Amino acid sequence: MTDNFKLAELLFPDIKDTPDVLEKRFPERQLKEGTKVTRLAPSPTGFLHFGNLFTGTIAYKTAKTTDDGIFFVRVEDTDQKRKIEGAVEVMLGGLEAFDVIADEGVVGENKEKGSYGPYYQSHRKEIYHTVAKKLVQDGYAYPCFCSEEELTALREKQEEEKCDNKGYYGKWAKCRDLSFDEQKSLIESGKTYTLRLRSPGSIEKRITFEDMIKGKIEMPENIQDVVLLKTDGIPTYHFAHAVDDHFMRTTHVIRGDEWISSVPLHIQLFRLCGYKVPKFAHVAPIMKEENGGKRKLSKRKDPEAAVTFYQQKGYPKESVNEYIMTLANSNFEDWRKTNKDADISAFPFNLKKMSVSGALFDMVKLNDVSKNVISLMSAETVYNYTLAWAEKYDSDFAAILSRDADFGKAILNIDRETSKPRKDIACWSEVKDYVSYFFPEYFDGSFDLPENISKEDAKAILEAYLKVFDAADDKDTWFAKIKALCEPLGFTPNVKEYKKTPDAFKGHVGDVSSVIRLAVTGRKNTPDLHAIMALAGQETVTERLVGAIAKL
RNA sequence: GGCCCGGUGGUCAAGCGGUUAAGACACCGCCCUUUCACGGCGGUAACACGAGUUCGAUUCUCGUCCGGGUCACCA
Repeated sequence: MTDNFKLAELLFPDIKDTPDVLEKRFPERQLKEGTKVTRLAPSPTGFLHFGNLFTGTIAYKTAKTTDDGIFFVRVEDTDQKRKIEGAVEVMLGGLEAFDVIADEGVVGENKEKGSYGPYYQSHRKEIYHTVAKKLVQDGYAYPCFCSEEELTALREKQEEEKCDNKGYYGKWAKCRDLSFDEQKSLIESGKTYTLRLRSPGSIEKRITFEDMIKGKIEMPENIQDVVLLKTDGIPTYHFAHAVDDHFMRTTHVIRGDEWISSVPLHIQLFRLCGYKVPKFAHVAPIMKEENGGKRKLSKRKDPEAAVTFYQQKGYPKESVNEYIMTLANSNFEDWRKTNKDADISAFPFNLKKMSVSGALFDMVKLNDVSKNVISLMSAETVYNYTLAWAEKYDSDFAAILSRDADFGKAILNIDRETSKPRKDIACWSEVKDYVSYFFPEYFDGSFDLPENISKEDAKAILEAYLKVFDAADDKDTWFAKIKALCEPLGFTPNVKEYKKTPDAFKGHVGDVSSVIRLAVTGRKNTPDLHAIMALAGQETVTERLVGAIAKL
């Protein structure tokens, strides 16, 4: 038995299987030509970042635009220090809320689906150790007994010497060339150790790979003897990534571009383990503007960094998804223009059309996209969404809104379901303000007259109107009545005429309706007044007119 | 500092050696109009800089500058 084998036995006495067993347990997937298997591998921090949703959506779409494509979720919980209770539900819930739904993998707190699991890294220790043992046998891994202090000292020394290549490698790697006997006695003395890669890389050699988003990238080979297994036997990200994405048979690794600099390491790991290297696609992060510069969307500083933000504000998932697509594929908006009613899943998403550098998050654009999306929804849909949102975030409003569902739908249908629907709702939390004057709970009868209309005139208008108003009038007679009010009071029903000779009148019919609008709704601007008054009804409108007159 | 990646209007971005340098958001003006929206029309506004290569560079090469990422027993 060679020293490597003896060492492997010493390090992993309980591991009996060889990686071949794993190859059989997790066989290559039978995929159709072009089918992609992607994944999202979040660490459970209890916070779902917009960037996670973004990358997740990209991965999801990438798989879903292929025949029987598979998208799975793996939980990267190898950092025990950061473990948080209930975190998985938070992430999955956020993902699902925006239609990023896993076919396989972790589908709930401690709930898994699919035959390539376990999908919690913390449950895969044996798998990692099986591979690690083989690596030791092959001479590609060795135990390192350096303490944290020693490592810090090493770093400081390299800093002092202004070493270009910092890290644990070559002459700095003092545990690399320990003899078997030294290793054995250290282990038997109970000293803790990590398992490090014995990197066969050379700094002179360069490695090139094709990133599906960034294109061809050339970098020096990895020479670092990185830690594969921590002292507690749990793998680091790099090692887990290689093992998991191989045995879960991921075809396309889609992740944030902060990983791009470790791709040489990853490729080396895949090759050393004898795995086929997957395709990589590194997604640029969403940025935020600050002092004229760009920085990543920050969990601490930017409320919109949290996916829950969109839920709280009540942005429909359709809107957020549309916005994400406009950021992801710039041809999306053109596609949307010619496919107005198509479901977003019909869009031929293309990884290669992803932007190479990070886009600034644009709330104004999100709102615009969302207003468009909502404008196309039926009143029924808007009502249901709003109610569902309100039940969660504004129960008073929910109660009021659900008191009379038909009425609620009718007011939301004003200027909707036409060929040119209004576009003024961007999210459900805005609806309350949008419709509040319909409900006595929110209507207090106060208003400010525009400067060009005197109290006396306003009063005269309302008094005259009160006599003729009939909620049953159709729009033409309704408006004819308002027009008829004009001349006796010194206004003109003809706007053009007013514009020609403004001094000849107190105002025009627009001003007259403004006063009525103000009295009935308390606002200067509203959707179609006729529809509003017809819905509010004879009694309410009369009451409000009377109330307004009394105040003037 | 080493190694990567990037730099087209305020923002998102088309563009692959010859274009009046698209489009969308935002902004401004006009039209439509009982308000506001919607819609229509129009407008302001961009190839970071400097050298090459070329008949010709936004496009190719190099350098400079500026931004971003990464150099952990975190992912």
